[in-house]
Amino acid sequence: MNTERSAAPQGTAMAVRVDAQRNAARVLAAARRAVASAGLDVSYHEIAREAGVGVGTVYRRYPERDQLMAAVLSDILTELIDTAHQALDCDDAWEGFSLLFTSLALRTAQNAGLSGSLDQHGGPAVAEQRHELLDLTRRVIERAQDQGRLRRDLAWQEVLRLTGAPAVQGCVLGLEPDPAHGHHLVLTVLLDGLQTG
Amino acid sequence: MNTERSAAPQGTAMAVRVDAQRNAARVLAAARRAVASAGLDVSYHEIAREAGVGVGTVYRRYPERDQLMAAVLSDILTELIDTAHQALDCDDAWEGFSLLFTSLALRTAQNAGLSGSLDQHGGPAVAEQRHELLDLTRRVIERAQDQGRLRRDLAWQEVLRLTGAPAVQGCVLGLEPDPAHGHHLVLTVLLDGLQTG
DNA sequence: CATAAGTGGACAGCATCTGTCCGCTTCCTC
DNA sequence: GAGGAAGCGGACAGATGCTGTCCACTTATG
Repeated sequence: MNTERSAAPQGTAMAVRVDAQRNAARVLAAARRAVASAGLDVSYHEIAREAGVGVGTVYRRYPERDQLMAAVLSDILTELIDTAHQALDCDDAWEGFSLLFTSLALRTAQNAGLSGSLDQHGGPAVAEQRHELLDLTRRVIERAQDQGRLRRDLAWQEVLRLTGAPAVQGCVLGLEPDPAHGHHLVLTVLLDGLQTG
Repeated sequence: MNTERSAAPQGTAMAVRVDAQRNAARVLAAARRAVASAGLDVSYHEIAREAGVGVGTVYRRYPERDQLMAAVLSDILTELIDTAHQALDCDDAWEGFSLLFTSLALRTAQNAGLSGSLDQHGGPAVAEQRHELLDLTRRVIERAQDQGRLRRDLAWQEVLRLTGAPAVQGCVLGLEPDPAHGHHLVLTVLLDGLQTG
């Protein structure tokens, strides 16, 4: 994702070194994993360890924590926007809807830590992406409603909010042998509850 | 909950002082709130602050962290067991089921931090409570299935697992103005998806 | 090969948590 | 009341872990 290939070397300036690019990619990927498993407060050391680089490298790339989080969020949004386009390309509106709904839910579940706090952050570029995804999602949902496949008693924002549901399977009782199965189960029942009778 | 009234003073021994009892209750309540909002790793200082007592008091009451967490869990289980009994008392099996399901879901949502790690801990007393709740829950679910009101294609454990669904509403996108509304929404749709016909 | 870009990780400074200890307060008994 | 034990609060030391910097070293490039 977001592999920033530099432009050709201009004048005598040196091109961006390939090892630097590779490390940048590693850091971003590690950050995604780290944020997913340890929340927004992951330490830079943790990310560096996960990426197999030194802390200095992470700090050089993202001097401000906001920048790092924005990069992570942007990376996720890019993937989701892509999925949303696929969803709109489906002839069957319900199929498209469940595709997007499932992706959103799983992505949200994997990044439960990434909630609220980043809403306002991330700068205009990320805001733009978020807006785009939101718009696509609205269209996917409304199209499914128009085709009579999706309940009409919920506003599209409400349907969207449901994607946050399977975020955590933590239960007071002690049964979660397989979170993946749990997510799948929740999605199945939610979709059953959303489908038109 | 669990207010441990001491037996009458035996011999010349002094009865448990009332201020000590009051503080014990405060600490437990504070611990529940703190665990709910900050997870299992809340510091003792945080709990003490929340309870309005000194750290020493908390440490004296619960020298081991496990003991504190077991107390919290036990307190929650007690409430839920009570609700489960109410559910079994309902003539309408579906009504009973949704009562218990909703309670379990909300309680789980409020205590998302209290997941996994405590499964094995808590000692035999808590294990006993958990077992009791599990058994009651199974009966509530199977009764609803027997009355033909609840989908039969899910095992009772699967239905139970669904209660963990609304645990977190954190979304990659930025909309969670009202978590309570979110929970309610999820429950509504889940129940719709679970109902027969 | 020369050189600059990039790297790793030690390190100082800071924040926070744990667990203890002891002078003081509160409650109970007589 | 008065005496004394039980309980309390919170300062404090020690441990841990995080942030952010800095510089000797490595590596890609021309």
